[in-house]
Amino acid sequence: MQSYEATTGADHEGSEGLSLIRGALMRIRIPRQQRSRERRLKIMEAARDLFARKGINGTSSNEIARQAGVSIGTFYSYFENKKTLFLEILREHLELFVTDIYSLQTDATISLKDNIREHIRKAFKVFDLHPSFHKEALVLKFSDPEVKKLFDEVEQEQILIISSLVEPYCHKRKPEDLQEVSKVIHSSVENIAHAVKFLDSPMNKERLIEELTEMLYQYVNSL
Amino acid sequence: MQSYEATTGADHEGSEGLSLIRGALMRIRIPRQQRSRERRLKIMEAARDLFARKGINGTSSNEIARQAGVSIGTFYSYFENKKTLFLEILREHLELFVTDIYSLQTDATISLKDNIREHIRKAFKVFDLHPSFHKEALVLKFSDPEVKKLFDEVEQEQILIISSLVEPYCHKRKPEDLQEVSKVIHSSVENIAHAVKFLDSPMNKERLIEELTEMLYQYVNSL
Amino acid sequence: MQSYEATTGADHEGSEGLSLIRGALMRIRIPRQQRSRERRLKIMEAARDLFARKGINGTSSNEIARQAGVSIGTFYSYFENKKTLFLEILREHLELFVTDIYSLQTDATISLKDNIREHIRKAFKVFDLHPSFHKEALVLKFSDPEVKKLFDEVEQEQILIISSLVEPYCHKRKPEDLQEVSKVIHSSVENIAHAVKFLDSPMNKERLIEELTEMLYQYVNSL
Amino acid sequence: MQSYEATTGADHEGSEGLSLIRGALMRIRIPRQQRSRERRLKIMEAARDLFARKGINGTSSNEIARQAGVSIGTFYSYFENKKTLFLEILREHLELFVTDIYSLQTDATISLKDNIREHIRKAFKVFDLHPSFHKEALVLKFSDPEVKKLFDEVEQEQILIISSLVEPYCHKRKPEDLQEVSKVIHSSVENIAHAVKFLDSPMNKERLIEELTEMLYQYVNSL
DNA sequence: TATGAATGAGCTTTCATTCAT
DNA sequence: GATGAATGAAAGCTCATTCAT
Repeated sequence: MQSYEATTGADHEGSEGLSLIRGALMRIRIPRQQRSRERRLKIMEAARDLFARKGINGTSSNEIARQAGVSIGTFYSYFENKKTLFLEILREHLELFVTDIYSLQTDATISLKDNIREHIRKAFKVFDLHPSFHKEALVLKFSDPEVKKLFDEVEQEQILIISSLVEPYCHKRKPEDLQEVSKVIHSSVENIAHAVKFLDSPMNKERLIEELTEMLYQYVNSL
Repeated sequence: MQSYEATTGADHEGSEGLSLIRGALMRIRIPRQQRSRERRLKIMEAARDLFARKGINGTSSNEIARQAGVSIGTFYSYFENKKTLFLEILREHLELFVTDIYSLQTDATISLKDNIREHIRKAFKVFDLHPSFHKEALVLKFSDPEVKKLFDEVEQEQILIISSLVEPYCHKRKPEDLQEVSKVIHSSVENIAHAVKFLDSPMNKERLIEELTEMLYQYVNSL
Repeated sequence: MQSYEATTGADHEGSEGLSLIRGALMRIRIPRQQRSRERRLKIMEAARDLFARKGINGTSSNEIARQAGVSIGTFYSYFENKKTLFLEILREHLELFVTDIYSLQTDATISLKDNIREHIRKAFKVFDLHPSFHKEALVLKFSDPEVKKLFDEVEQEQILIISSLVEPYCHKRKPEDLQEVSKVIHSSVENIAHAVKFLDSPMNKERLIEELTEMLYQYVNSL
Repeated sequence: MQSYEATTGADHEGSEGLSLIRGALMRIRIPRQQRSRERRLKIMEAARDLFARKGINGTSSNEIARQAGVSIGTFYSYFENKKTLFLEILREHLELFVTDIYSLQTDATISLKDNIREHIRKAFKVFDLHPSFHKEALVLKFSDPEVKKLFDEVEQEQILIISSLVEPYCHKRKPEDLQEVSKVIHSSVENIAHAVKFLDSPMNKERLIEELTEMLYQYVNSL
């Protein structure tokens, strides 16, 4: 795999199969020593920075190793390959993502609309963690099944949270619809967040948030 | 350009673009003959298929040429390079995209909600054109400025259409807010469309459309 | 032959052999019509310009044809290949070269030293004809046997002229030495001419000519 | 750089050179180990041979690697590119060139003419080092600015030596003329050396040396 | 005769990955 | 465990030349 193929996964060339996994378990060191852990983290940090700055395909394994101050051999003793490394970084990144949004709690002292607005602002904030890296990762959500899976898991958790937040307002709707209701809400927030954070659109960002708030408010009110 | 770098554009090397100016008009054949046109189209078709199936980086120029049944030399006499070819295909693809959605007209004989539902269905349909290719292209929207520009142009046109559709219902809102209102609507539809068309989520798709319809209906009603 | 190989001729890859010549006689048109002649000249002119500006390897056949306003097919019906074309241009160029220097005649009304100085100045002037092209050609004198042969023929003629000029002053030397005497003179003039015309050396050019004059004057006086 | 363009430098495209700055120190291996050094030398040797036999443009990187018994990857880990390699070889070659001629010392026990003859013979000998390679390099002196620069540096050193040799005989001439005097001498020797060593002219070589000696003798005597 | 579309061998260069030390 | 020299498949692209029209 010369370049991290941006692809759907339909019928691409080489899917390695299980042998790699078996081999991996034998080859890849699971660091227990202090120094090992540090090295691992150093590599991941270097990689995240480079991925963010130069893209995944634009960053070579050798470059990552050099930046991390280890040899390429060491790199490959800690990570099966570049993609595995990327997935690991992404996994960690997304965990923080969820951890953060998990804290979403309805504030009973303010109005529903204000609550929604605050939730949106909070949701937007997560993108500030490693925005460039997140954007790079997003690129692969559409192309790499494994990346998509990671994102989906996070999304599922986020949707669950949204469900629990929305449920109290759900009067007319059937409980089994909550899943789709939450998905629609999640989707709207996510896309506007991308627009605001990544896709430097010429829109007025505050106004966008206000309209999104309004739309969700009307929607939640109608449930 | 070894691989079509999927990257943010932060501080990557430097894509010239001047080559296009220097020799394109002289080197690149502009086909006027029947057979030439056919060949060009054949290459574009082959490329679109391969891009859709294997991704842009996963598809080599030689592969495209082979698939199209022409030599690599012929390939390069019709297209400056792989990226140019991709952009051309995308441009054409997105044109159909707009052409199609342009026909959106409010049907006075049915209710607002039914109208919205129909608009959504219609908007979703465009993704059936070359879904895999569209998805591949989407990947690059986040990483390539030129790709983003093409997408943005289309989006702007679509937002204009949405504006004109929504305007009659806009009573309390100021006219200058229409831009953001439409963006929020567009965003929601687009993201749910992706979920339905690309990201094989386990959701009930009909229910998603129904909820999206409901949300937009409530929103438009409140404008 | 992708690029005009700069080589000694020792044991390079492909020496085509005679078959090409036989084929050439059949394929290459010898233009007798007015229009044909014009086209030939047009191609040669375009080629000389491009060779001078961009080098031989830097100029493609297609470019020459385009510049000359003919099709590449026509190009190859007039010239066997790029190298043949180059040799033809060089031949013509060198002919003017000789024609010009042929007029060298000793002026009895001025001193020997002045005569020598004038001869040197005249010899230098020939390089002003198509200096850039000449320089390009010179490059190949060292690498291409055929080019070398053309240059050698011209040199032989020039040496003959020098011989006839020098002979009257040759008192102590044996007549059969005249060949080497003239070669040494020719050599000195040529090399200083290159230095003055092509190799923008930081030397004072008038002073160089003066010293060369002095050296040759002393030499001729001692013959 | 597809082919090492043999060209004047008038208004050619544009060789960056910055790549050397950007990543060379990081990408290019500086060999310290015994084995590394050997490999580097092996590549250089293979390259010099091939350049001499087939020219620079006639020799591909892959060919050099193959001949040196290393992979193409190894080749590119030791040398930025073909041109850099060539320049390195040339630099080394020219250093020997100067080192050798540096030893030129006037022998007080023999006559001036004998001294000159010996100097000439010695100067001629340097060309025996790697004559074919030297000739190839010479080709590029006229076309490549960097090559020219290397040659010019050597020439300047040689002219300095000639100056110091000639100075004691310089009675009538002004000291500031020494530069041009030496250049004229250097030029004559160099050009005759080329004629004798490279351009298999039909002249009697010993006689040529004798005449050159005579000319320089007369010249030096008149200074 | 003239055309110019078409060919494809061949070039330079990159980089993920291995493995002897 | 760590190293980094070595590998070589594979990519993008050029251009001299041919040949059907």
